[in-house]
Amino acid sequence: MSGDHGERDSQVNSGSRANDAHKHKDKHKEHRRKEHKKDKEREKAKHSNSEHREHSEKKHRDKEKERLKHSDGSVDRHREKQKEKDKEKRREEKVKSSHVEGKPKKEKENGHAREMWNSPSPPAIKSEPEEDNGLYPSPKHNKTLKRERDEEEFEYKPQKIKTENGKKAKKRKQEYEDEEEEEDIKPKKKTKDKKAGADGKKAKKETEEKWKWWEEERSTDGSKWKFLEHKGPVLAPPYEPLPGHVRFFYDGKHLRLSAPAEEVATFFAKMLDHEYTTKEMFRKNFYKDWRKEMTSEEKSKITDINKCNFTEMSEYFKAQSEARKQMSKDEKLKIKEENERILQEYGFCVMDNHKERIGNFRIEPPGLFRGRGDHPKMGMLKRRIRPEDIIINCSKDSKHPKPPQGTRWKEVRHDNKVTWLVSWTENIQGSIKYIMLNPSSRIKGEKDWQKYETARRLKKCVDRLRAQYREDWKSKEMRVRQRAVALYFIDKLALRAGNEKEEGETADTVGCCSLRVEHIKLYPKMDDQEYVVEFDFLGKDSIRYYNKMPVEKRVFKNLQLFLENKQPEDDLFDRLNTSILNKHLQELMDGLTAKVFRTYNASITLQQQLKELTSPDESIPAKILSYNRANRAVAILCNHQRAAPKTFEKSMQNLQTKIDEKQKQLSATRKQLKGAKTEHKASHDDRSKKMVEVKRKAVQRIEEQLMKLQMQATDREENKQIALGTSKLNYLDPRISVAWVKKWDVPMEKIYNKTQREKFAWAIDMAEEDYEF
DNA sequence: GCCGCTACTTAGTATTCGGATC
DNA sequence: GATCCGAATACTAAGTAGCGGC
Repeated sequence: MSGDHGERDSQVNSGSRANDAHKHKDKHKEHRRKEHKKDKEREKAKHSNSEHREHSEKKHRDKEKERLKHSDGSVDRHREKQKEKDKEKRREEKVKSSHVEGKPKKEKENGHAREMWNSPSPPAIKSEPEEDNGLYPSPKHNKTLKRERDEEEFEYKPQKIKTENGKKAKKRKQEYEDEEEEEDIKPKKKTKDKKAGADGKKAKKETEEKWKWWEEERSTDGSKWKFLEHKGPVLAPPYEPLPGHVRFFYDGKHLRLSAPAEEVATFFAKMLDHEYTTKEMFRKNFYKDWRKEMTSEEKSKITDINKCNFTEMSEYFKAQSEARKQMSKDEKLKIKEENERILQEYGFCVMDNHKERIGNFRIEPPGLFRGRGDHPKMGMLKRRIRPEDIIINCSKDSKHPKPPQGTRWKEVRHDNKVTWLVSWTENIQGSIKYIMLNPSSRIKGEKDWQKYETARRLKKCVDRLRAQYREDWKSKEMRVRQRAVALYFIDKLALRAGNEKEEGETADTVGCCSLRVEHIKLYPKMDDQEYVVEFDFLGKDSIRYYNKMPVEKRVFKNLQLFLENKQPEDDLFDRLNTSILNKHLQELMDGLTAKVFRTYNASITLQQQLKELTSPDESIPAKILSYNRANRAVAILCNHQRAAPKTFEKSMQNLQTKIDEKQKQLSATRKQLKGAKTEHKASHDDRSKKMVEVKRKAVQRIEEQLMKLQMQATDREENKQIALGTSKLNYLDPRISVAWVKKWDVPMEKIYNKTQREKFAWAIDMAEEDYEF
């Protein structure tokens, strides 16, 4: 790294004025500027909403970092509340002319700049592989590319294949073949069941009965299936009017509502205890849509939502739900059986000669839209979906699902280039909703497998890519620099790509490419660190991302440049969007998109953490704790948060009580052991000898139980506000976990529950203990 | 190159289930 | 048998990304 680029940076990029911004981005700008004031207010509200969560999130991140003994504990997450408040104040102040707090002195890019992959990146756990190859030899890489197939062994026989015409078909075919070439797995013949652990028999049964689609060849003509038959969706039950004694009051007076108006009112009443119904936006949207369902008489009478009293309705529903809980065993069993019958009838389809489980076979019932975060459409009426709204997708030669009597489907089509069975357009955003197969299905599993293979290919070339974007930081072209810095963030911080969103249609959330000036702050010096970037924005689901990261000087200088002459509401990367970025990534590696980095970094982190944290000698519970910690490291990297369970404090207390009791029991048993030893010393007889042995074993057993409880408590505490599920299900190559389980003889069901074992059956079957991501 | 549309994955929360405990 | 509570499952919103048309 040479030091002469700092000045050149600003010269080269003096063209980086806001008026140079991309056309498509300009379009939004003016509007945004106008909205900015409003936004600020909203932001404030949002932040205060998420503050409690963020605070403990930080606490947890800190804890995690400390635990992982990161080499540099410098990443400050502002643990103290006071600091939080200060920050809030700062945010309230208008971001003034510069977002750079204090001008950076001209310094040489020298030893101050950290070695990139040793730098403390906030999820402190993230460390990078140093080498493309070598460090992570993949023993399977050189094995046969093709899947093994034994047609006699498996019942799968493709039905009549509808051929695809023209160029598209050829193109698709080519793509598919290319994918096949990329694949570098040779599935192993059979999972060793002996290590399946405690319920080994059950696990064995599970695998034996399952169709091993991963041992068969994939279709190469671009079609997703050859034959598809299903029974269609389960529609929402019709509205049942309230009994006469349940009343609605307006302005203190009883008002009988028409059925359509009453139905919408019940949606609101059912949510009365929820915070949603106190939100102005929610009430406004609800009221507007409710009026559309009212008769003209109702419309003239009901003019103010604040005069509406839904309490009796709400009480009625609460009583009903209570009554459901109080039902007799028989009644409950009846309901269960009926549900099971519906599941059996509608919950499965036949796809290419195999019965497959459907993921969601029920049409979403009507209700009030519950957007996440500060959603402008919250409270709007989600209307009832009728058969006339529904498109059915199935084979021409299958038995088509029948619509309810007297109705018809919107359309029945036979498109085997898609995986969905049923679709409809919802009225809130106008987006299409689908009924698709369960994650355990072939069609989902193959895609999942492919996803991890792409991530593994990234592993092979990530060093080249990193070198490239580092080089691009120095580019003469602004767009190249922006692209390179954005990619650095995506790689280093596992940020999402950040597609553009239509304003006013959804909550104001961002990802990497859509970051705005107001979302970052630059600190040339902070505490003992240089070139610190502070990120503070709302990401997917309006989950706050807050982080501070020291970056290399060149990144810092570039960021300063990107911020020049911009307003807080302007795009940080005004020459970049996800489409541009992904096009670039595609050129670097076939199939590479921004989200592959998240998969790659998550999986590689798990693998590294497992290597680091697992001690061969520790007990099974300790190993499980290590696994969960590795999983947690990934969840933190990906910013997967959850609201602390409502019962958290109580459940921790309960566990602590158990621990205390166990400790008492332990010391009592130890005393008994001591007594037994003394007695044995005196008498030297067999009976006393036996007693010593018995007590010794008891002490040992209680010690183990205590340790297990302590592990559980630690795990639970560390997990308070971190959601492990999302990363486990979507980002972590299951073969890493499977290999780990097999290597250390940990029962599979301690890591994956039944559903997860079904989803990852392919990985459980094919990965051996030597698997390397 | 932009835009709208479509298909699919990823996400957090609400509800239900089922085993442990009283 | 009732109650409690954590785990599993259901639900559906909110992302990513590709494609085709203009």
